[in-house]
Amino acid sequence: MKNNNEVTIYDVARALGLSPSTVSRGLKDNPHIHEDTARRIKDAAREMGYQRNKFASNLRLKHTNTIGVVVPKLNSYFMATVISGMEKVTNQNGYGLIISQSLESVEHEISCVSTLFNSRVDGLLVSLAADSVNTEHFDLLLKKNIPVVFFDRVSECNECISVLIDNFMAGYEATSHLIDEGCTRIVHLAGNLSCNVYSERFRGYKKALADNQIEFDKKLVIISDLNADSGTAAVKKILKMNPRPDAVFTSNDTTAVAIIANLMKQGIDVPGEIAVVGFNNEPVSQVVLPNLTTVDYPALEIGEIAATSLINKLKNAKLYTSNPIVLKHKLIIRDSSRKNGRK
Amino acid sequence: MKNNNEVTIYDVARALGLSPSTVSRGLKDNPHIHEDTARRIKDAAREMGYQRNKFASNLRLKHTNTIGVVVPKLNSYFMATVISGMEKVTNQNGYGLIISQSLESVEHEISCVSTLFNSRVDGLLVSLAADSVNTEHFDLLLKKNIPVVFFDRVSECNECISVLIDNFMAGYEATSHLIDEGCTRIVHLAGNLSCNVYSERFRGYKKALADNQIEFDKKLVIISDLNADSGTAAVKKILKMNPRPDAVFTSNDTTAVAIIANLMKQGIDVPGEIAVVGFNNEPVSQVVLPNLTTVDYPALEIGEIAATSLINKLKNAKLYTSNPIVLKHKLIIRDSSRKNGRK
DNA sequence: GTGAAAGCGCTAACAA
DNA sequence: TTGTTAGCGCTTTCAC
Repeated sequence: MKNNNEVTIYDVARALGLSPSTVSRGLKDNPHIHEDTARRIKDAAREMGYQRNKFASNLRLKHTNTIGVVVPKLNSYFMATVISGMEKVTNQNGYGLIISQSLESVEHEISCVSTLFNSRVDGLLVSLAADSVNTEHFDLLLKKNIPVVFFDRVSECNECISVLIDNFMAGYEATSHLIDEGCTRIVHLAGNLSCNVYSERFRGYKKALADNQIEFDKKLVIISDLNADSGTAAVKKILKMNPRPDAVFTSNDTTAVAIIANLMKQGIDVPGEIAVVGFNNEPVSQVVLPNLTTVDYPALEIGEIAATSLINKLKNAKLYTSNPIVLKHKLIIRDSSRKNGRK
Repeated sequence: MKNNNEVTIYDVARALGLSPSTVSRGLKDNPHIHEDTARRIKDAAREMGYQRNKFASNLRLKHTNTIGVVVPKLNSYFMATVISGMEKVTNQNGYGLIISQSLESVEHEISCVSTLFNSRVDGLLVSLAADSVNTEHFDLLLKKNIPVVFFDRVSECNECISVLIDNFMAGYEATSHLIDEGCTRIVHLAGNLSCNVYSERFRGYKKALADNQIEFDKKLVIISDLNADSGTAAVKKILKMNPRPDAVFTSNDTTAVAIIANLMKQGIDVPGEIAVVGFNNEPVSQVVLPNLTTVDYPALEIGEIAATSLINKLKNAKLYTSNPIVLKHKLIIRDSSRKNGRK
């Protein structure tokens, strides 16, 4: 007896007086096997504690039923929710998820992709690092027919599916809303502009200004990492500006909330003196006072749809969907930007 | 020529006039191989686009270099940060992470564990679902010597390592602090009490009352799911209590923040009329007004230490550490509970 | 409907 | 220091 306690199809076969191939077939409802035999096999397998050895199987079959995920950073509510959606879909379809973080650096991203590639993932779900401008590091996968789906932070790549929202339009709407509320000196706090999401929102901001005959002033644009500290730093800059801005449109809620907190600490009324609009509709937006006006980004859906698209591509190959897949966003107006109709 | 384009060690061996075993050894710095040979092998492998086939390798080696993670829910800042810490450590050690969510249900948890088991993970990192009272569903793994490390929400199991904080002490300190601030009718908003973290915090709460000669009043204890809605609901209950409570100690920040927002909407001064203390020190706690007093739970560290412990166990077997591993928490006093010394 | 046998790619004991 | 060889467990073609 071998010193290892794994039960194999050989063991089951021996116990039943059958051949390993019959057992293999019986276990997976191969139509050429007699019903009774199949049942006997399954019963015996269960009793003996048989578990399929995925490596042997993968080795033969050459696919792994695992999907790799690369995200810039895991610890945001938005990302966690996206992944939560992916996990749900992939789990239901018998796929596992391997997750890694690029920590916002291309180099790290390249290494993640390569590790995942070496793990022979069947496909990849990726949101790019902020400084990831081209997609050369995915060519190797693409060449080997490993499909890649980008979500949120995407890049030009016509073999890949992209899932995202219309960031331009969202930026346009957010800015227009502020203008409608009477704001004219609107600061935009942006992220790295080589990243589609931030550059598009910025483009929307500029277009909204132009459409309302407000001159674009590049001194009102602040580029940052979009973390809480950037929000604090932005407030310092804003308070030094002369004349003082009357609104801030920032590219995420983390900074928006930090900005509100800092403005209020300085005794500045929000939205009375400075209105604030964020982005993402994270839970915190409903809990700060005043409640934050923001753009709802359907995170769970993004995750589900990205995963579904990938699995479809994996399963059948041809099922044409539009590309990019653009999900609906929604400007959610709350108190942080409501100057009119204010009690 | 085969119709599949995978480069194997046989191809490399043939190209170099060596044997496959030499190539295999050369690729992994086996000391018995000549330096020059090793370099030639590596160069050739790189040029030819060789990739190790993990399945063949795993099939031989009988381990997978992947670790399974089971968490109740992914979309909290706390969990995402824990996992971020795990990912960092496992990645550095050549392990992959497979993540799944129990969605707070034992049944789902059992199915996650079984899927992970079937994927032959080398080990498991788990935080239990709220209603998961025993650990029978891990016995199968334990029997097969697959180590399990619990973190945060743990359970009795002497073969497993647990990583957590002293929730009793944390609850005790939080409550004592409120008492020091002059509060005597302190509501405790708890989670499912079959879960160690919530029951321990509750125990700390009661002990603090007892040590300060305040009679425990079970009407002041509210059990909930600890989501934002529970916070809102709790406020409604609190406002109906007579006499009105003068403080709330709640078991997470999500509810704490919802409670503050709802109290303020009702025109109740926080902390003047009702002081609030939360738990976890999520970023939102520094951004609500008044800033939230809370207990810092070192999420990143928990993730790193849990992963490190598991990897140690995987690597050498014997490296005795204390068990459970108890990390330092810290009560962070901010404005939401500061009644004395108030301007 | 069932079985025999080869082979997926890698590793390691053993031999040289 | 390098090579030979067997085998990890599964799947599938081909034969019966």
